[in-house]
Amino acid sequence: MVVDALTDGDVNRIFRALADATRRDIVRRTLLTDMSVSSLAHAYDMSFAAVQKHVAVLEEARLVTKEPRGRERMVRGVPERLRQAKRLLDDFDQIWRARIDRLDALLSEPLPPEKG
Amino acid sequence: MVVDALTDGDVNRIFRALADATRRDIVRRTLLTDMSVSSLAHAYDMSFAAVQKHVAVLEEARLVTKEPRGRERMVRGVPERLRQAKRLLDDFDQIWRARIDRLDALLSEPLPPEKG
DNA sequence: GTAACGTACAACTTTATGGTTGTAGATGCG
DNA sequence: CGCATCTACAACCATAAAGTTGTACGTTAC
Repeated sequence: MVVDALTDGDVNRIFRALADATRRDIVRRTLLTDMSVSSLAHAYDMSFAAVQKHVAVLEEARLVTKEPRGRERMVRGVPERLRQAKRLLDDFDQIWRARIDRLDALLSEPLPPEKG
Repeated sequence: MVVDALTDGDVNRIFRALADATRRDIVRRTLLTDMSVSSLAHAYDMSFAAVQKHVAVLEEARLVTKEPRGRERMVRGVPERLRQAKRLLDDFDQIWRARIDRLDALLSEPLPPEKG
C-alpha cells in the first residue's frame, strides 16, 4: 500500500539530507532517543545555529520531526522515512535484476528470433 | 565479510550523487544497459558537458564505472555500490530497533532496579 | 521581575553545485 | 587524408549550501 508517492523533489531532499555526516549522526541519535536541538548542538563542534540548520534540512526531508516540549523542541528520527529510502534503492536492484534475467534468457535461447 | 569500510566521505559522495533526478536516471539506465556518455546525453535536455559532469559525480561515488570502447566511454551501473548504500540505511533501522527493544524491556520489567 | 536557557531568524561569507560555452585531443569512417 | 563523432577539460555564471555572528522572543527557574 502506497501511502503517498515520492516526487523527485522528495527523493532529492532525502538523499541530500543523508549526504552529510553530521546529519546522519543526528538521525542516528534521534532514532535512539528524542533530543532537544540544543542537546544535539552540544554534541558537535559547530554553532547552535549550524546544528539548527542541519535539523531543518532533516525536517524538510521528513527524516526527523520536531515537537515542542516546554521551551525545547524535541527532535525525533522517523524510521519509516528511512525505510522509504531503502525501498528506493531496492528499485535500483530490481532494475539490475531485469538485466540479469535478460542475460539469462539470452543464454538459454541461443537462437533469437530474427526480423522478417 | 567487509570488503572495504566506507568513510564518511564515501557515504557523502554516494548519497550526494543520488540526490539528483538526472543522476538517478543515469544509474537506472546504466544498470539495465551499458551506455556511452553521448548516448546518455541524448536522453536529457541539457548539454553534453552537463551530462558528462553528472557521470563524473556518479563515477566518483563509484555508482557507475566508465570503460573505454573505441572512441566512446561506456558507462555501467554498479549494483554492489547500491547495495552498500542500502546496507547503510539498514544500519539506521537497526538503531531504531534498539530503541524498540529498550522500550519493550522497560514495559516487561515495570520495576527497574533503583540506585543504592 | 530578572536572569538564564532554548529557539528562531536574518544577514553575511565562503565554497560547492549545476548549468553554460568554447577549445582541443582521440577515434572511426568515407 | 579530411571530416564527423566522442570525449575531456577549462572558464565562467547563477544559485544553493554550510558555516558564522547577531538579534529577538518565549519559557523556565530563582
